[in-house]
Amino acid sequence: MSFVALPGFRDAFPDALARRRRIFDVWRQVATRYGFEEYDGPPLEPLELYTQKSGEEIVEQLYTFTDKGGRSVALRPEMTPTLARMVAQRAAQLRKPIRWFSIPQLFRYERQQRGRLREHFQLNMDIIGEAGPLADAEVIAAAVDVVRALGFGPGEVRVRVSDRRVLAELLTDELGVREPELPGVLTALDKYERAGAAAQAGLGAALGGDAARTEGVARFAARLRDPAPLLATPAAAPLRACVGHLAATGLGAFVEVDFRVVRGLAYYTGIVFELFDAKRELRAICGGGRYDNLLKDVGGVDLPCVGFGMGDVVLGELIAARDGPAAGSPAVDVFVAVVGAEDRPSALALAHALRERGIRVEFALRTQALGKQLELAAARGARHAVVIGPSEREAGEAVVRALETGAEARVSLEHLATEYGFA
RNA sequence: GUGGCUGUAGCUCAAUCGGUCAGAGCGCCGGACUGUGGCUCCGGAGGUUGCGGGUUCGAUUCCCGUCAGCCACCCCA
Repeated sequence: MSFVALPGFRDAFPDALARRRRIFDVWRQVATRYGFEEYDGPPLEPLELYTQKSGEEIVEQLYTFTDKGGRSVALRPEMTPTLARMVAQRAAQLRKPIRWFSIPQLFRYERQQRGRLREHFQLNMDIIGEAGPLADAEVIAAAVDVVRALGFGPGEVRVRVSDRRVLAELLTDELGVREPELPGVLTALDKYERAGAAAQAGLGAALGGDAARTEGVARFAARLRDPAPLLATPAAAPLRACVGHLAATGLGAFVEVDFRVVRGLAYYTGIVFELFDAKRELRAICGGGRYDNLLKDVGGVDLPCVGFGMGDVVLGELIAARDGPAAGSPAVDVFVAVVGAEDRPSALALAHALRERGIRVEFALRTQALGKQLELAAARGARHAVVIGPSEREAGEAVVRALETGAEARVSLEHLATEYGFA
C-alpha cells in the first residue's frame, strides 16, 4: 500500500520548501517595511463565520465537519472574516489606522487545476480605519513591492486598478440598473473580459431578463477597454488620487487603470485591483480592494478597510518560470572528513566546536574512503572540507581544503575550533 | 460538481499493425580510486506499463469502470 498526498495538497520537499520560505521572507520583509504587524488566527473556525457572509452555497467549497462537541466547523478558506472578528474585539483600543498582515494557510474544497489547489498560503495585508485613497495606494504599493523584491519589473508584472463606485454610478444613473441588481451585474461584468459574449447570459439574468437594459449594459461593457472617459467622471476622484499617489511613489510604471477589473467578491465597495503576469499566462497573482462594510456586517464595528490577498501558488509558478527548477541552497558549510576510524574522536571534537560557533557542519556517519567523503562533501555544496588523518593529529593540525579550487592549507586544530574564518 | 485530454523506473521519455518491447538518459548505490571530490569507464538496485475488470492464444497497445493529473466550466479566497 502506498500513499500520496490528497488531491490538491502539496508535499513540501526541501527544494520546494526553500522556494516557499523565500517567498515568505519577502512577504514579511515588505510588510514589515510598510509598518505592518503580523497576526494569526485559528485555521479552524465556526462554519457560520463564512456562511453568514457568503451564503450557504459556499459550504460546497469548504472543508467542513462536525467536531466532537457537535459544532459545525470549517477550515478557513480566507483570512478576512477572521481578521474582521479579531479587529472587532479590540477595535476600541487599537490605534487607527490599523496595519496588519498575516500569512495563513487556507483551504478550499474544489477541483484543482494549475495555480489553484485545495490548500495554499496567502499573504494578507489590510489597512483598517482609513477611507481615503492614500490607504488604497499604500496596500497596492506594498503588493507591487513584493513582486519587485522578488526581482520582477513592469515588464513582467502589472497592476490593474479599478473602482466599483465609478461603475456603480454609471450603471445606476445612466443605464437603469437598480441598486439590488448591482451585485449581480458587477459579478457578470467581472466575467465579461474572460467569457466575452457568454457572460451576457449572466448579465441578462442579473437584470431580470430585461433585454433593453441588458443590451445597454453590454454595450457599456464593450467600451470599458478605454478607461479615459470613466476616469474623467467625478466618481473617479478617489481612483485618480490613488493612481497619482502610486505615481508619486515611483511605481507608476506598474499601474494601469482598467475598469474591466471588478473582482468577483460581493463585499468590495470601492477601489479594486489585481496583479497579474504581463504575458497573461497565469491566474491573478494577487487580488484586493476596499471593503468598507464588511467589518460592520461581520463584527458590528463600522470601520473602512482595504487590503489584498497574494497566494504562494501563482507567485511560485511565476518564479519557477523565470528561474527554472528549484535549486536548493547548500545546507552545509564545512564537511569534516577522517582518514581512519582512529581519527574520529578528533573529528567529532572539531565538528562540535565548529557547530558551537554556528558553522553548519556535516561528516560521514560511517567510516568510508576519503574519496567517498569528499564526494559527499561536494554533493552537499560545502565550501570547505577539513581532513584529519594520523599525521595531522600528530602535529595538532588538520588540512583545510577549499572544495571549489582544491587549494589546501594546514591549520592548527585549536585555531580551527576557535576562530578560523571559513571564507 | 460537469465536460474534454492524459497516465510506462525517483525524473524526462521510448517500445513498428495487439506478438521477447519492458528499454534509454539523468538521478541514486557500488567498483576502478585501501589519504583527496567534481570528469571518465564498469556494474547494481528500482516498474504487477495508475488500479480493477473485459475482449484475445497473447494486451503497455483495444473496450469498460475507477483513481490521479492537466485543461475548460463553476468559483476566484
